[in-house]
Amino acid sequence: MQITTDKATIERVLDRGMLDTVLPSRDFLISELSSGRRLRIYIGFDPTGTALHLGHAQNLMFLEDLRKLGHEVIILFGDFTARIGDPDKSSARQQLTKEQVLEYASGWVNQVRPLLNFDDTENPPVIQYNSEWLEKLSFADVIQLASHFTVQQMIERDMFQKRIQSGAPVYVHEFMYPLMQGYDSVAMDVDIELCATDQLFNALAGRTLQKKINNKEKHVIALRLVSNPVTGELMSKSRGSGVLLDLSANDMYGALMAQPDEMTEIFFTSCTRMPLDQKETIMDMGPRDAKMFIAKEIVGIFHGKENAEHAEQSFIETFRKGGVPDEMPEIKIDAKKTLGEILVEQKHIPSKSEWKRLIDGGAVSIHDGEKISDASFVPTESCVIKIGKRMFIKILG
RNA sequence: GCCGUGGUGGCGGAGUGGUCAAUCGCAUCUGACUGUAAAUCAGACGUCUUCGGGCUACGCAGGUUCAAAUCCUGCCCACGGCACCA
Repeated sequence: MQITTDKATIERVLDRGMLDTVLPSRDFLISELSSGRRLRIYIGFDPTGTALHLGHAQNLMFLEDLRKLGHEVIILFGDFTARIGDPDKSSARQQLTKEQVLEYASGWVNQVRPLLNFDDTENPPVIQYNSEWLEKLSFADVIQLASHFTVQQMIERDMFQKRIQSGAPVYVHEFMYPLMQGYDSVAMDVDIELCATDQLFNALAGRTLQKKINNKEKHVIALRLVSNPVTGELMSKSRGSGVLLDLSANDMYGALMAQPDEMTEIFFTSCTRMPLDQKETIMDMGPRDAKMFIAKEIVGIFHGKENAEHAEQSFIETFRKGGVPDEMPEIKIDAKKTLGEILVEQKHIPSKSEWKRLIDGGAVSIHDGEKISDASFVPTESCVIKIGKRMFIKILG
């Protein structure tokens, strides 16, 4: 595998617009990347939920860029660290079971796949799990690791300061988290850690340890978090504002379109690899069309061009023209049961009360037909039922 | 070990005997407006219902009362502070 030493190419990768911080320095990093030496670069994710989102995708795409330069890249799933939980701003995170974490991780592997070229036989990306080494550490090892840091260094961390000031608890095990993540760097003996800015503290712990234990300089590349430039809001699953990577083509397209307009440009930069000089042309298409363009582009990365095209057509058909999507859940007519009962049974609606609320709110209608205002409505012939803005159910007679 | 505070709906957080299925904020859902946007406005937001009302819920278990999230007893859990530290 040829290592790219051309500085202009390297700078093009670094300067796409996601970079936030480089430690110890950008110049040093460039000189390392262009030295012709094959570097080992890693990024870590803790599988704490079912799906990655577009913010993670940004980081992985950046990692792929570095891989294409010829360097060895590792995607580390923190199956061990996920169980302890990275300290949160306000509280200690809940600890997960091993089974739970492994289940999440297996899903994440699939979501990562489209973003890097795993078919590259010369320089394929590598996936690792940190339980492999963290599980083996003895108490003595841990104490040895801990001796490299002071309590002052730990509580200096912003989130701990805030908690201490507000009288909220800071648990001892939370200090272990940076140690663990730091030890990952040592165990894999990496040259560079790629992360988002929220991971800087942990990444720096790895820098410290790598220097003290392996006597090696570890570079940290921190990418900015994908956030709304107007409100500053992060993509977040809990607020339902994220675009999750396990969505179907149609849903992902829809989720992208539902993002505020001001996100379009950021998505262009962070989550596509279209040349930067096309940005202006695309943004000039107008807010809606630019967003559609980007949405199709991103869906294409995960589901292929053809499916992306499909998703766009389906979107236009369904939402702009008021049609119905080409695929939807189907249910069979049962003369003994009301529509509401069937939908609750099949988990399309959580409860009968909810069904009644939807009816009262005027959310349920027969496609191309009138609203259903009777909660005990029993379908008698094949039709399509629309519930809310985007739930369509095909009724089969 | 001692002292103190507190455990309420997805979250934050009111409520301190009745009008409490529980103020309010966030999140969510629906409607209007639209570009499935966003912003805004309106409504909903335990569950079952023959739409009268049931039932289950304010850490757990008992009790007092016509009536308890609210009072009493016991228990469990959490946090803060103090003390102890060969």
